[in-house]
Amino acid sequence: MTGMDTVEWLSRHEQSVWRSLLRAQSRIESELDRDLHKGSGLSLVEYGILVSLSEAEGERMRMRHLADSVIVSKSRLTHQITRLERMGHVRREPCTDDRRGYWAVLTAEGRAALDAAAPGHVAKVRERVFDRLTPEQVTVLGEIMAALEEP
Amino acid sequence: MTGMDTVEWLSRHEQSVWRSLLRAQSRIESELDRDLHKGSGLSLVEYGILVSLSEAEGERMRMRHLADSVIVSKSRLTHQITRLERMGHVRREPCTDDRRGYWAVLTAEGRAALDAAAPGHVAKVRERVFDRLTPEQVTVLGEIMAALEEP
DNA sequence: GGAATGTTGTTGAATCTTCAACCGTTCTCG
DNA sequence: CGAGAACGGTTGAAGATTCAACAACATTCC
Repeated sequence: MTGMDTVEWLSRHEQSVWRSLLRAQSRIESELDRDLHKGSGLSLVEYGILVSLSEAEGERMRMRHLADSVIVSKSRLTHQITRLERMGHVRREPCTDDRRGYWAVLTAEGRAALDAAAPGHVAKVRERVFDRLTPEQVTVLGEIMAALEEP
Repeated sequence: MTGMDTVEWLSRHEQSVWRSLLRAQSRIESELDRDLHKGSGLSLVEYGILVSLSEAEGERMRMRHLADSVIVSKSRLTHQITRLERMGHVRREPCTDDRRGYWAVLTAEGRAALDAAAPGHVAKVRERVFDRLTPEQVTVLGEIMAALEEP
């Protein structure tokens, strides 16, 4: 089916690392998401979108670029931005120089929601991740994740 | 609101590590999920469930324990098992010694589906993760994830 | 025994995500 | 120029997830 005759299985050690990784990933994400949502009504993805917008020139981004930046499909971003628009955090503006495109623009309310959510969220990230690691581990983690994040 | 006066923000370096981590996480998960699904019709969570069952005594687990083991809510597991049951990969059996409970039992078809899916999936994990890291990095990653996975 | 309390697991509705099809615009290139 | 390919974004329906409420059984403790 796959064209492979033999499979190189994971070693015992690799397997245990891999499973730790999966559990850690899933715990971190669900805890952060739960707390963020409880504290601010935002999901992690929504928070990420607002962060991206807030750091962009003019607090605005093209849909495509925004989708890439938060690693989400075009379609999902469309729906998500529609919801954020309904919440008043974002507004759509047609793009003048490319008539296919739209800008997603951070509104004042969106900026306020982000500012309100950030402290608690950052505190959780610190507590859930950085407080558990030594500075050396953080450095190595950075190197590892840099290697893993590329396409 | 949170009772905190000042926030300890992330340092520049911590922030960059954190964002790498988020991107790596989301890339790895979505790629593995996509490939697994394409190759076997299973989602990552379904695959995880089948793996857990396959390693359990009698290839069966109580719902509660299974939910904890794959880190998913009871409710989500119920729906998920219903789907897996519909696919023929799992069957439910009432628990004899605790009449509230059910066993989720791996069927022969489920075992076969898992065996068929595993080689390709493992190959992807290797390619997407372990091949990019030195043995030392893998070891440190294991230590880090061990620290991060606990509750 | 039996009332409170805690567990297990399910349900259904609301919400969110995915997937494939689609429309209009821009780009490419003979 | 103009036909076709590629891009940017949306749509709607199907499928998955969450959330709060619930039913059934088990445990505790008087």
